[in-house]
Amino acid sequence: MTAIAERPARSRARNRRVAGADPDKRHQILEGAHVVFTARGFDASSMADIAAAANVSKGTLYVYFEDKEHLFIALIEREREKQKQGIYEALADIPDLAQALSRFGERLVRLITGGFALSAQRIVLGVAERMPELGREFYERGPMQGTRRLAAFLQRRVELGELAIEDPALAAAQFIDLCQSTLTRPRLFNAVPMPPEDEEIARVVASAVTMFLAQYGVKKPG
Amino acid sequence: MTAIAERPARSRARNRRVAGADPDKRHQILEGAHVVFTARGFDASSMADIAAAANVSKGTLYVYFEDKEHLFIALIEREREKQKQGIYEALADIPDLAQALSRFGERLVRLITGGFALSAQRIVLGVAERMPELGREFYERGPMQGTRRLAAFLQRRVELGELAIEDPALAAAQFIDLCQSTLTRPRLFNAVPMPPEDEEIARVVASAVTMFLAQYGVKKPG
Amino acid sequence: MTAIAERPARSRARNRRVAGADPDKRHQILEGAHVVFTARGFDASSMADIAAAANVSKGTLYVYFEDKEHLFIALIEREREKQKQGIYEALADIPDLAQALSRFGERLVRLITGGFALSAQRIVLGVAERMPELGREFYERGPMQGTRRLAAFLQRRVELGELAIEDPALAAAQFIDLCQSTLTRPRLFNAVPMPPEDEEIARVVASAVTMFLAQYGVKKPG
Amino acid sequence: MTAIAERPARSRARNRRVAGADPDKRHQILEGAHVVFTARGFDASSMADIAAAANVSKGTLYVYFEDKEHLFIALIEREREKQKQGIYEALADIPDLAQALSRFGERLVRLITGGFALSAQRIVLGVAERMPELGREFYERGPMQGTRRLAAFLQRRVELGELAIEDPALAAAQFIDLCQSTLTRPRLFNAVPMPPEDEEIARVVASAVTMFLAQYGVKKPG
DNA sequence: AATGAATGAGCGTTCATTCAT
DNA sequence: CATGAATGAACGCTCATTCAT
Repeated sequence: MTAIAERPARSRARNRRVAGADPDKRHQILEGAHVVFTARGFDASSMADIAAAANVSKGTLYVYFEDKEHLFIALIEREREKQKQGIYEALADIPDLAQALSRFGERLVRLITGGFALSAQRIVLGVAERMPELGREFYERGPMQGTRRLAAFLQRRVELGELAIEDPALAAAQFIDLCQSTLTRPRLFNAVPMPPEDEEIARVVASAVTMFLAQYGVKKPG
Repeated sequence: MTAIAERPARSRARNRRVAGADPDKRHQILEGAHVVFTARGFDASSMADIAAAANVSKGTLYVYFEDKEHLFIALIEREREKQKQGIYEALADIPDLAQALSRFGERLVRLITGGFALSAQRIVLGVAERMPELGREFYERGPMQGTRRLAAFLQRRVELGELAIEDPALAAAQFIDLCQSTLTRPRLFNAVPMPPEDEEIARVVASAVTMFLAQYGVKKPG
Repeated sequence: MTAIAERPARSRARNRRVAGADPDKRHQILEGAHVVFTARGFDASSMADIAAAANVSKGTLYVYFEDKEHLFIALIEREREKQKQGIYEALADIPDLAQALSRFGERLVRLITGGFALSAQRIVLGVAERMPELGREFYERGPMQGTRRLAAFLQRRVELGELAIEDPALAAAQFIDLCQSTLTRPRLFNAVPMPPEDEEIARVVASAVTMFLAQYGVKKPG
Repeated sequence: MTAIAERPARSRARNRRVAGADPDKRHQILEGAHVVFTARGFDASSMADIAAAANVSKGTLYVYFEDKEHLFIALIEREREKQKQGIYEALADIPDLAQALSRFGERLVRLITGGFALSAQRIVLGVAERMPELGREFYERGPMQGTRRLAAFLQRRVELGELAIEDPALAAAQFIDLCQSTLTRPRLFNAVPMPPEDEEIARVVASAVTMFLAQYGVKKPG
């Protein structure tokens, strides 16, 4: 009935670009791409470098991914899946508001300032002008997603009478930004080479929580 | 008026390539570079594109700038000069603390979220992995500078008894981040095409000021 | 016969650019390079010219050779291998001293004044100032090598009592230079287009042998 | 009557390229060209380098010389004039044959192996394929000239009964080559950086004279 | 006559992509 | 499906030469 159904013979025909089916090989390629893109950025990474890092031939790259851009996008997506795990648990699991915020903030900052997330941000930002689709998607599935989840959490606490917030979306963004103050920006610009130490993160997040609650917290009676 | 005065270019001569002395042409090239770099980022902008956009020959580019990287750096520097004017006046001129912070925050956000600053940030971030020098310089002369100036201002107000701040550097960074909450990030990722409207900026900055003073403000007696 | 034997290229792989394994193509490129370098010298030969002459794409040149200089060096080496064959046989095979020297001298001159050897010398000399390594290597593997081998031969004949030579290295150089008198220099400068005829070579080498033996020969007792 | 005579008005007209008339400036340019060509060879020397070395503008180069090639040729010619002086005096002034040959040989070798002559040879050889006219002229006015003069000298001594030479041209070339054995070739290839010491030259030339006279000398009667 | 900014063709080299095997 | 040799367009950059001043 569909165009596809009308040409079943072609469905595996054309003989080329059947889309790489072997998940191991796909994984292997993404590992190589991770290494190379992280070290050099998008433009300065060559498909030859990636093929070498993945220990496959250049041709194989094109069996599994349409082109360089799609390979990069696939990598970004895989990394996002890998990393967002466990961040939001604190919000669900810890009953005490201040403690929940602290834990969430610390995990978030550790994620953002460590390893691939920083590189991925740089790369995506670097191509955002040319590839607005990619930039938007990355933002929406990453930072925006996080802000939304936190906003929902805050909303719940408002309803519980623990917080007084008019604009939860703004408040969520404020908290996330406060947690990163002095930590993310210099590292994004590569002006500071090392991830922040846990104590430093704890200190900044503690200040963020204090400030946040000073503004939005509901004083308990008595 | 003298022959010597008429050839000031010699005074900066090093070895060869006395460097284009014609400021109009230099300006013309930077305009072209602005357009092209803004539209495509660093790597995807070719010197041929820039030459065409500037309406000069490729060779001329190299009379005025050592190479692509130096051209880009010169552009960044020019834009910074153009833009940093007037940002810090509010801090010096307005006696009332809350008003001074509001004014400063609003101008800062308008600067960061408008036009070239966003593009420049993207480009620098995009190459920061490969060119850490550039990233560091950009960060230090831009964001870090702003934070420092604000920290100095805050310190003065602490000494005047208006604020109680233990770590002025952190406080300054917090204020600057609060002012940008929900405004800068989506635009950096090109997820939102337009600069924020003045009312939106005013709203976010007002919230930042409130929050900031709730935490660090000294309640006046009686 | 085995799979391993079928891909010998891997054995030489370093990092990337496993280097063209197809010997036919390599040969084809060297032929093109031969033609172009011979006709124009090193600097005036462009990789585009060579690619065209070899009937391959410019990119293919870089699959087989690292850069222009390495291509040139490979060409020189190939020609040396091709040509040095059979020169020294005369020294080993012919017992009579005068005959051995004649035969060696004639072959040497024929080699030096014919075809590529002349061009290669010109090219190497032309770049020797900028690329002293190349000049030195060429000299050592070429002219110096020949002189050394002849010196060793002479030394043996000294030990047999046929020659009386104090400085065999000087004597060897003298003989080689005498063999080339009037023949090599004008051709090196391209002042005479054709290689010398065999009779001319025979005449000059005969004179060289006579002169050499008049000086260094040991008169046999009556 | 000639085409030139028919258009006298044009003779200095056209306003351009009147051929640089100032001999000081011409000299200045040639000095700069000497330095640069000597250090880098023909192709690797840029007109900008030469202009800088000569302390004139690039444009001025083209006032005095048609193009790079003609500038180089003019330099070669000037150097030849400068250097050939005094070489042949020994042949004219010293009555004793062996002494005359020694003196001549030593001066010749000192000239050839020192300074610019070596560079000039390299450069001319390097471009001889592309510029056969230049190669031929250089050879004829340089090496060939020297051989001819020596041949004429030898012929005179033959007529005086001091020598027995059938082919004076060959004999002259042989002597000149013997004088340079082990000295010129390695330096031409830049395999040995320094000019030979006077003692070394004396030793090689002495051997050349001995060998030459052993072959061509006429034994004086008892 | 002298300048040096401007030109633009051309350079060596890279690299995403294709395709015969 | 996997390979990697081959391609050719495009890159950043150089430089002999021109020409308005």
